[in-house]
Amino acid sequence: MLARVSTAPTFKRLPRAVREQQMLDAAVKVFSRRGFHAASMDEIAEDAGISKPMVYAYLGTKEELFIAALHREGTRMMEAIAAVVGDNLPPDEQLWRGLRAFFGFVGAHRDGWAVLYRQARAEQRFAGELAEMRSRIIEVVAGMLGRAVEARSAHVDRREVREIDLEVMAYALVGASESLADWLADHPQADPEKTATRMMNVAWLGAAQLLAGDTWHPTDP
Amino acid sequence: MLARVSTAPTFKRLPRAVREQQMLDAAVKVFSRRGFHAASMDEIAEDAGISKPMVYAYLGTKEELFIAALHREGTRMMEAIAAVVGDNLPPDEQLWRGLRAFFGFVGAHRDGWAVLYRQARAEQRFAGELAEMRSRIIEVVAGMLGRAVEARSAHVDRREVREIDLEVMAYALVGASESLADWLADHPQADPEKTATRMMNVAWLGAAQLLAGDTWHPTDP
Amino acid sequence: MLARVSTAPTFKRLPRAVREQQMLDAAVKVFSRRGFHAASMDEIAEDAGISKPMVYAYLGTKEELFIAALHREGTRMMEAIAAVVGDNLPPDEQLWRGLRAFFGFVGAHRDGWAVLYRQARAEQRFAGELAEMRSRIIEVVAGMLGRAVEARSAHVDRREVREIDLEVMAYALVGASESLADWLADHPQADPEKTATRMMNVAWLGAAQLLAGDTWHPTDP
Amino acid sequence: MLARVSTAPTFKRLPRAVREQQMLDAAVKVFSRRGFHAASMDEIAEDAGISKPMVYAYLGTKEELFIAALHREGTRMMEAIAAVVGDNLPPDEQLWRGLRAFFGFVGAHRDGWAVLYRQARAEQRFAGELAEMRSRIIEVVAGMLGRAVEARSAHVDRREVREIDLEVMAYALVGASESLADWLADHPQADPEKTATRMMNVAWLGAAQLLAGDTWHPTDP
DNA sequence: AATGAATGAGACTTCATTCAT
DNA sequence: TATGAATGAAGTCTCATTCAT
Repeated sequence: MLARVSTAPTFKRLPRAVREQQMLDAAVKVFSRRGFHAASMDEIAEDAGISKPMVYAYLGTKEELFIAALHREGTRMMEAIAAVVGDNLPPDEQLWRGLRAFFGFVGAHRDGWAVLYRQARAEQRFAGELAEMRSRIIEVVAGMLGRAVEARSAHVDRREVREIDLEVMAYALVGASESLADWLADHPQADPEKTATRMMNVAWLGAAQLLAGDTWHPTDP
Repeated sequence: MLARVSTAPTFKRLPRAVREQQMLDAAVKVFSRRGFHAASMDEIAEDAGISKPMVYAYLGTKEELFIAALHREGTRMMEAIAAVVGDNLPPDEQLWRGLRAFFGFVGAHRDGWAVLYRQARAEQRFAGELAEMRSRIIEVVAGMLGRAVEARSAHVDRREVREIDLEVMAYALVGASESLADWLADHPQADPEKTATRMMNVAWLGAAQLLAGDTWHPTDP
Repeated sequence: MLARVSTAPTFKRLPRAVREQQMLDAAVKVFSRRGFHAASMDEIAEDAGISKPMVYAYLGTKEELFIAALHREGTRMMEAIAAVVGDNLPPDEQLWRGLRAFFGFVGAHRDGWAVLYRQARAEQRFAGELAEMRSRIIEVVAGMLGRAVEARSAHVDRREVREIDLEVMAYALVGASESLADWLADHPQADPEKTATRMMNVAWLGAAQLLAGDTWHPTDP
Repeated sequence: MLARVSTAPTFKRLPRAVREQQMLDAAVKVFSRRGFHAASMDEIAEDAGISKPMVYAYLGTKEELFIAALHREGTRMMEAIAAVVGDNLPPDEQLWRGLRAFFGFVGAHRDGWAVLYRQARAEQRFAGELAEMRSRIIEVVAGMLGRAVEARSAHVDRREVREIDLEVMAYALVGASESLADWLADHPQADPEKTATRMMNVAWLGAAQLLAGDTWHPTDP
């Protein structure tokens, strides 16, 4: 009987697009495990099952590779969120779904986006890319809050909540979420769903009050 | 008999404590400007006006040096906050003062704690020190919130707000504050005091509701 | 019977000779612009509008490619000079025409022969090709000078001017011309024709004396 | 009997100035042997009996190291020439001594200056340093020729030989000498003294005629 | 015939860290 | 005490060159 000696497809000479994804997968993995600096291009290349020069040829510099990885993960997250946030739902429902998707995503990719994002914040060279990502998020969140305002605007003086306030609130919300995402990443046992609920509580109860025109003021100037 | 021929005053022989502070000053400056990795011991030594081996003799490894710097700055910030938060003030007043002090400190030492802290979060090796610092912060904030709870605990089931909740809330609060601090840095025209007020609004109104036992729940499980 | 279904004209299937010239054009251009080492086969291939393996298939190694390019340019220059130097003209007229042609060629092909030649001189591996080229040049120049000698040889002991002297003189002449070519390049206002005249002055007046048997000797041995 | 186990001075921790010279010696040697590109910093360091980082610490980049080596050798050559060219000698004597010193130096350091110089000419990045070196030489030579003119200016219209002519002649002379130096470097058997005489013949006889007001002109424009 | 895909080898450069004075 | 001198170890990046389609 003739043994089928080897029909194992020698996985070589793949089309560019495929290889790029493999590389990004490896990059995300290694950057997360080691951190930007400790990660070596050697390890990334090896992990991708490819030689180093290919990495440079396709994705460029270590810095560019990191940005590409960060970008892909960020986009995936945004898409995951966008997919669940319907356009015509009530604001609190939108916020809740968004938060749940966010924490779910972070929890599911504990060594993906969250870690890369944290790395990026530590290095000035990624400030540009970060700012861009953040502005995309802020835009979404501020939009969400804006629609919430309008929904209540019947009995609230709309002028009380100007655009800048929305932006600031969005910043605070995003910051809080990032921080909780960190916490989540650091606590493998923790439940993303519950974390989302906690965040929602802080965010929505506060926001609801604010949007209702109720504000806090320092007593003594 | 041997005469001590020369007791010429050895020029710059400062006491150890002073030298260490100089080194830490330099370390904070350089680590902030360059980031942990890009910072070189050479630059730090030069900036401190001292030779490299001295730095090693006094503060040890680069890693240890970073930790020492982080520690000192963190302590300073904590003290700045603790100094304004009286023990016997009403909770909202405490929170307000704390936030104001925090934003003031971060704004005034833009190249101090905040930057180091961010660096530290990106590198796993600082996890230990970070955890310690964090627990100190969380302790303060959670304590603040805790006392607020007690103040209202007459009609609220205390079990609703467990320790972990406090920790999470503290996290969210700190994250939001950091985020707004960033926003502040990006908007030079903005008023720190006003930003603190905005933060207080989000935090307190939300917290007040929560502490009052009012919670938000998902409608569909 | 199988019909040859498709004889669709394969688009860019140029004859080998043409392709080779295109490659050499690109090689000359890139080698001149970047220098031998800094030039990359990638750039050359791209500039020739062809893929890298083709370059290797047609002209071989980078080293061989450089030699081929150098060779072609050198030949072109030699032909340009030979074309204007008639066989039956008086020696000074020959020299003058030769110099004018040389400066004209170098000036017109500033990114051609001169640059390649200089590159070649710097690398030991091109010594062989260089020697060959040089001997061709020297042959022409020395031949010119030699005929001049014969023209005057009635009253001069021919043994005074041996072959080696001619070679050395030719060297000096070529070197001086190269140097003036550089000077010309650095002084855009200068007139090539005038520069050629200056060179001719130095060369011919000196040569004339020498050829007339007039030589300079050190006073003290 | 007690053997002197080892009093061999461990040649370590030398003062900076000494080490720098050792490194430059090694650099000159290796750059000459291999050429700029083929030379590796590893080999240079090893040849200098020192570790690579020291080379970088003291002399900087490979490029800078090359320039430093070229500069030192060039300066040495200039000094060797200046040492023999007296200020008050007749011009032809000055020129002769200068040329003799020049070719003597080149001949004696066949893998020193000449090779480095040749390398430098091939790479655009050294154009700056080269230009500087050349201008120093041109200045000296042009000065020499200028004094020669003055010495004869009694019966020659001084206006015939303007400054620019001197510069051009100097260029031609220097170029011719460089070229002969190359020839010398390539012919180990050749005698520097004789080469100098040859150069002097071409240069002086031509120059003498020119300076005497005798010029060559094209017959047909 | 022609090319996209792939790689092995090696270069420069930079630091944290420690002797030996 | 204080420091100039020294190094081992890595890391990024670039190319010439060749398969396999």
